[in-house]
Amino acid sequence: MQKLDTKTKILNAAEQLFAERGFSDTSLRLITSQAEVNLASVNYHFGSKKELIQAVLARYLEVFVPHLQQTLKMLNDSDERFDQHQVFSCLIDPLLQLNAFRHRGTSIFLQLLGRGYIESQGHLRWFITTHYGEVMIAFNSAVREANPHLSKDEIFWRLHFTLGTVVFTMASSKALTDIAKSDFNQEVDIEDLIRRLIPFIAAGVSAP
Amino acid sequence: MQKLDTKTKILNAAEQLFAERGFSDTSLRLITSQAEVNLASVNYHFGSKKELIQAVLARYLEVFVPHLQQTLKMLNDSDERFDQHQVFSCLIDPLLQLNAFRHRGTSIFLQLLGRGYIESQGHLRWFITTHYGEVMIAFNSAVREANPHLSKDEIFWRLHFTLGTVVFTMASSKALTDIAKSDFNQEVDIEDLIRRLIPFIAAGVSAP
DNA sequence: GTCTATATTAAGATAGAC
DNA sequence: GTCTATCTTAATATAGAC
Repeated sequence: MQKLDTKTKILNAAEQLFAERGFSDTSLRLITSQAEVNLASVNYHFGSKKELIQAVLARYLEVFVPHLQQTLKMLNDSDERFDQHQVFSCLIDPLLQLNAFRHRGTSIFLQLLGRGYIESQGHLRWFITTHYGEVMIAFNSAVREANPHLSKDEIFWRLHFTLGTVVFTMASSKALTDIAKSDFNQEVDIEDLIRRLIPFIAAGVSAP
Repeated sequence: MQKLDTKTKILNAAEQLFAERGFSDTSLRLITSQAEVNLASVNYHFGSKKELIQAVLARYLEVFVPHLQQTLKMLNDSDERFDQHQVFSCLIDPLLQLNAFRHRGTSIFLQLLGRGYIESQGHLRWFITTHYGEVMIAFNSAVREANPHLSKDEIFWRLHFTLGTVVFTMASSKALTDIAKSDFNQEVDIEDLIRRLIPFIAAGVSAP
C-alpha cells in the first residue's frame, strides 16, 4: 500500500477482513493494525464500527447498483421479449466489473453481502433495503416477466435459493478452492466459479 | 422446561441460540440465563465454549449420521441401479427424523451445520470431518455412481452449491418465512421449504 | 454439582495533548 | 488529523465455599 489516505486504508483492510472472518469476529484493533493506522482513527473517520461496516458495503453498492440499473434498463428498453437467461446475464457484467474496481472485488462484495444477510441483527438489512431497494424490485420484476409460468411466491423463493447458493459459495470460497487444489490439483479462480455456478442456478430457477 | 438435568438444559438453550445468532454472537451468559442455570456450570460440564459447540453438534450428528449410513446402505444393497433422485432421497428421511428428536430439529441442525461451515476458523470443520467423514465419502460415491456423465470435480462443486443453497436458506429461514408471511400472507414451515428446495436442487445438480 | 466472587482478557469508544 | 492513554463494558474462565 502506498500514499492512500487513512480513511481508504481502513476501508481496504476492513473489507478484506470482514469478507474473510465476518463482521463480529473482526475487531477494530485487527483492522487498524492491518491497515497500519492508529486505533482511534476508525472512530474519528467513521464514528463507530457499525458505520464502518455500512461504509464498506456502500463503497461497493455505489458502483454495483447504478451499473445493474443500467443493464436492466437496456433489457427493458429493447422491444423484444426477453428470457430468463438474459435477465441473469444482467448481473454478470456489474459483478465482474467489481474486479476492476478492487482486487478480488466480486468475491469480496458477494461475501460481504452474504455475511450481512446471515450475521446482521437488522441494521445492515435495513441499510441495504432503504438505500438500494429499488434495484431489487426492478430485478424481481424482470425475472417475473421472463418466467410467466412461475407464480410470484415461487419466484421469491427461488431467487433466495439462488442468493444462498452464490453467497455460501463465495463465503467458503477460500476453503473450497483450497480443497479443489489439493484434491484435484485444480486452480480455480472467481471467474471459473461463476462459470460453474451459472448452469446450476439457471437450471434451478426454471425447474419445472 | 421441566426436570431436565443441567447439562441438557444447557444443550437445549445453546443449540437454539447458536442456530439463531451464530456461535460467536452467543455468549455463555446468554445461554445460561436462557437455560436458567448458573454461569459457571458450562465450564464445569463442558470445559469450554468450544467444547460446548462441539457437544451441541455431536448430539445431532450421533442421530443423523447412523441414520444416513443406513439409508445409503439400503440403496447400495439393492441390486438395481439407482438414479440421482434416489440418492438425494436418502437424505430426506434422516433429516426430517430430527424433528422427532428435537422440536424444529431439522432446521436447527442445518443452521448449525451452515454456521459451522461459514463461521469456524477450523476447529469445527476438523471436528466434523475427523469424527464423521466416512458418511460424507459414502454419500459422495453414491452421487457419482448415479451421475456417471458428470466428472469427479463437477460433482464436488455441485454438491457444495447444493449445501450452500440449503444451508443459507435455513440460516435465514426466520427472515424468509417472516417476509413470506407479510408479503404473500403465506405460512411456511420447514417441510414446505424442503419441498420447494428439492426441485431447485435436483435440477441444478443434474444440469447439462 | 452448584453458586458467589473474581481473575483475566479483549472489545468498542473517547478525552485530551500534540 | 493523529496518537497515547484510559474508560467502560462484556466476554471466557476459574478458585474456593457450600
